[in-house]
Amino acid sequence: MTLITTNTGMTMKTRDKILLSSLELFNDKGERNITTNHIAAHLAISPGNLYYHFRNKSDIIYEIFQEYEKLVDYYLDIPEDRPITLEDMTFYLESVFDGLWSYRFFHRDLEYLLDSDPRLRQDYREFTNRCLAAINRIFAKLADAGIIQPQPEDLRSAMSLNVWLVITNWMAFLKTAHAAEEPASLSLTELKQGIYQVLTLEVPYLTPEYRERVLALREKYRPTLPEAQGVSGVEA
Amino acid sequence: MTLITTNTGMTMKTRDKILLSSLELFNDKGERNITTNHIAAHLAISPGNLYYHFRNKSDIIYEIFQEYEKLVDYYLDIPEDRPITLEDMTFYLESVFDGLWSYRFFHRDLEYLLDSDPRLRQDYREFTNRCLAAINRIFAKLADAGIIQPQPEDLRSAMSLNVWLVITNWMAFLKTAHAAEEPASLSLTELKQGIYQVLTLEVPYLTPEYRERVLALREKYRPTLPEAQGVSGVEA
DNA sequence: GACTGCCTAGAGTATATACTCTAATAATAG
DNA sequence: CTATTATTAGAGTATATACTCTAGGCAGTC
Repeated sequence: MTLITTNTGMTMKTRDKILLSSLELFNDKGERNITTNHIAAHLAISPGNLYYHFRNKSDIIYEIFQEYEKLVDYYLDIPEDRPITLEDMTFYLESVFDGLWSYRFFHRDLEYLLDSDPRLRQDYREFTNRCLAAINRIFAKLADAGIIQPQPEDLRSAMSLNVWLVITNWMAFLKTAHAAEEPASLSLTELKQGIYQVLTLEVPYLTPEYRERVLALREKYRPTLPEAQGVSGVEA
Repeated sequence: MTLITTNTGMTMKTRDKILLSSLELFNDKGERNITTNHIAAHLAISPGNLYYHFRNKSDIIYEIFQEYEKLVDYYLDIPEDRPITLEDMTFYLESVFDGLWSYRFFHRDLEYLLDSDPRLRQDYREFTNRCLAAINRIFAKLADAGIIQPQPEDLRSAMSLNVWLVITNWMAFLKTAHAAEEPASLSLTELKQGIYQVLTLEVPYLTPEYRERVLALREKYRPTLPEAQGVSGVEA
């Protein structure tokens, strides 16, 4: 068994190296552009070796998805026993966008991936529902905490869905809004402007007591330069 | 020159047949799953014939995009000389979602398409900016008409961007929210629930005079059954 | 009827993709 | 040490994909 040493001093099995490299390559070049042969070549292992560990490409993707799922589920574990704070909300937003970044290839080719793997389709559906439920619960607890005004259930559900749509589509928007290929330019700063967009959804519902604090928080994520955005300086 | 007869009694050149069939196949099966050979076979013409009319697959896609662009630009032509009405807004929303439906393959593989064709990337970027500007202008005129409360420019921009994100991601959400492959199940009704989501964004900004009318309009697009949605009946 | 310009068929091709198969090498258990 | 199991290399393959090339048909024109 070949082991490599990571920067943490831990050793890693070939199987894990495949998962790690696949994720890295998928994120960088897009799942569509990365074949199993590419992955093997990148790791300097043989195709046969790769196929010893995974039956096919779908299985690799499925396992990466399960990691992603686990990560998000872990972060979106809303406490039942105590009220929610602004710091909690910030943490949720930051975590979700970090996860989105780490597994950004996934949403890019989502429809194709779901079409090719029924397991994934089923799991992703349930994953979406859990996320929507979590967002819903966060809204409910934000209202309990007096941060936003309480809203009827159906409005809250529709709002949650909008939050989900903004979050999952933000990365794609950034990528398509860029003029050329500047991989490094998709920075953390730009990513976090997604938080600005999400908080924009909350603005009209803020209570007078918290309004200024949330607006100040939102301000921290405001797009700084008009260059990359393409929204601000737009002409008819 | 081979001509076919359409249901309008008009004749169509091979070139146009290729564009039409490509769009149909892309929408049905996804661009990724449709090769130039598939398109030729579907039309019962030879690959050589197809390549006589188009240099490559990218050129076909690029021309389809230009049709899409033209259509949306046509519908999003905001009148300068008169105030906007609720009927106008409904028309804009219906038109945009109809366009989204007719060219739905496009947003599905957007990132890959833009990566493969610099022309398309550039044009799409400008298209996005025009759409965002149009949404922005609609909001401004809705405020002028006393339908929504006026908002500062930066909030309006952020709201416009959120509207854009919801609109462009709605179809993808529907597709991924479905359990199995039921092509016919993606009905007009479900599509138009996207309008419900967009109007949800406007709800908190409605003026008292128009509030009830817009809420009633929104109600017409509300998801009727909880089955396909996956949002309503969600449990923690 | 011959010439010309558009259009079409259909065989063919270079490359890529996902994956298989066999044999050999390490690791581990007894 | 030996038997077994786990891992790996690397050549190979069936199929697909995007596209090319040559030959020819068909319509109009003189």
